[in-house]
Amino acid sequence: MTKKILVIEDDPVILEAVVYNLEAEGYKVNTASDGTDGLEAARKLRPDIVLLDIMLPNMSGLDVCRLLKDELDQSVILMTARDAEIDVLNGFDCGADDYITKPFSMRLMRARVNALLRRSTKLETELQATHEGAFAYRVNQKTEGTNITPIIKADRLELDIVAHEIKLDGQILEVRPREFELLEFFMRHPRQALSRELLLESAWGYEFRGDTRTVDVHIRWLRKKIEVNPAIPTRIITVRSVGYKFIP
Amino acid sequence: MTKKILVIEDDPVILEAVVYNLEAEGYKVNTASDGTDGLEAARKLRPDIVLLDIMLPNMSGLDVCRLLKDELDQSVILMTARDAEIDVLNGFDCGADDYITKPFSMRLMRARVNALLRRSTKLETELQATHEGAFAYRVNQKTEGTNITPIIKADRLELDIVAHEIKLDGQILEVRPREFELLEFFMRHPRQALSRELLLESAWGYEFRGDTRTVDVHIRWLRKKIEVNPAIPTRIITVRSVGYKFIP
DNA sequence: CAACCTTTTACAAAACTTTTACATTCACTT
DNA sequence: AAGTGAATGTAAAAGTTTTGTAAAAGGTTG
Repeated sequence: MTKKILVIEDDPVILEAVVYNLEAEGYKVNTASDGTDGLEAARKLRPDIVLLDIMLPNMSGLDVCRLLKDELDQSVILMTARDAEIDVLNGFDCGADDYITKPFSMRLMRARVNALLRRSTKLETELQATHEGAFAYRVNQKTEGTNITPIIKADRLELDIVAHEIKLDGQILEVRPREFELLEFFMRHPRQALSRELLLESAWGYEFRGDTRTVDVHIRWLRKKIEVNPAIPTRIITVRSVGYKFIP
Repeated sequence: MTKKILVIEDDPVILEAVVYNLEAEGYKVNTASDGTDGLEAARKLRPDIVLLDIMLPNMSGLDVCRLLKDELDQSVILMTARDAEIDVLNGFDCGADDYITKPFSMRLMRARVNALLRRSTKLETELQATHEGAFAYRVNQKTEGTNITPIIKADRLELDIVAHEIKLDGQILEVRPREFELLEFFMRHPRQALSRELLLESAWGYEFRGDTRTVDVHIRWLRKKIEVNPAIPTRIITVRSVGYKFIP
């Protein structure tokens, strides 16, 4: 089915460009030009993704974002002007899934939208995201000094999708591609017991076929990297005969 | 007063046709056939509209457009030859007021020019009326359109779009056209993991088609030029299974 | 066509993933 | 409380993929 995208943006020039591009990409696009309208539209349309400007008339994009996350567990990509608004964001948790900084190229925008859509569709089919999961999303902009913008924060872990890097206590953690995907999935679904089958299908994209110890091995490696004592794990806990769960 | 129009286009056939038509319409027309000349001409002549081809020798039309917008707040209509969407949309991205896709009819071209001229003259008179209005317009143009700086600095690198040159520690770095575009894109998107696909599409203008090592090879050359030790890169870092990212 | 730029190719090197084999732990039975 | 089988932990080997690199081949441009 064609995906629906809602764009909430008050500048008609940007709006038009974004809409044009998304439609060219084959999406069904709706628009709103202020916060309240946008929120209402999202409630009614239930789009697959909301592209949301931060600076909006009526209601701050941040508030809209929070409501969207809380109420509808909505996938959200924020659009922010580089310097001015990132500071505004600082310290606020609104739960966005990704962000783009203005001025952005349309290609980049499309790439981000497609990527998020891939991620969230994958999840949707495998698992009903719980409300608990939704609440664990955190946006925390700017770690001192740097320009890095972490997206998902859990405990002392920070996962930045744009930079594709994970930090533990502010230190970059060297992780391999599969570990990254696995940890990302865990962080997006904290406190949930996740079966090996689900993990394989979500972080690997496999069709699950019979027995394999692959997941266990990767869990081991992740534990080595993020647990204080890998032998006594406190973050990635095994749920015997079920799978594993991540505790922030 | 008769309006001045500057046409920047390297194809003499198209150029002649456009000029002929605009003059028939009663405009004063000047021409330039590459990016740097065009920019200079615009600075000197202060035309009412610049008709700008995207594919230009010397400097990408997009950069010219950004500079025109940024520096002179110039009205710009883009003429795009490359396959529609790619450039049309980047056109918005660079703040152009309108665009025409080649091949276009002369009537269409005249219509667009006339329309934009009407729009911007109206704006001008409004601006003179209220000071407040003028301010709002400016702010809008700058923040929403683009706020591209003609010189991008990152660490010891300095990229001067106007001069179309890159300096490393103040020393001019000899780079080839594609390397320039690639590095420019990197510098515009620091700290972001960028896929080969995105890079190809952005710095090359390709539609991505299957497997290719082209990006890797160019990365290698860039590394040879800007890394202290190309074997242990610290500026262009590979993000395994994703692409590369630039660290200022 | 000569100089220069870009893409392709082929192979090497590095990094990553899966499998395998065995050890350990756990839940449960006796 | 020890024994048992199933599930998980662990390390290392084996296998696969991705990236680095140089050089050849292919294109452009003046």
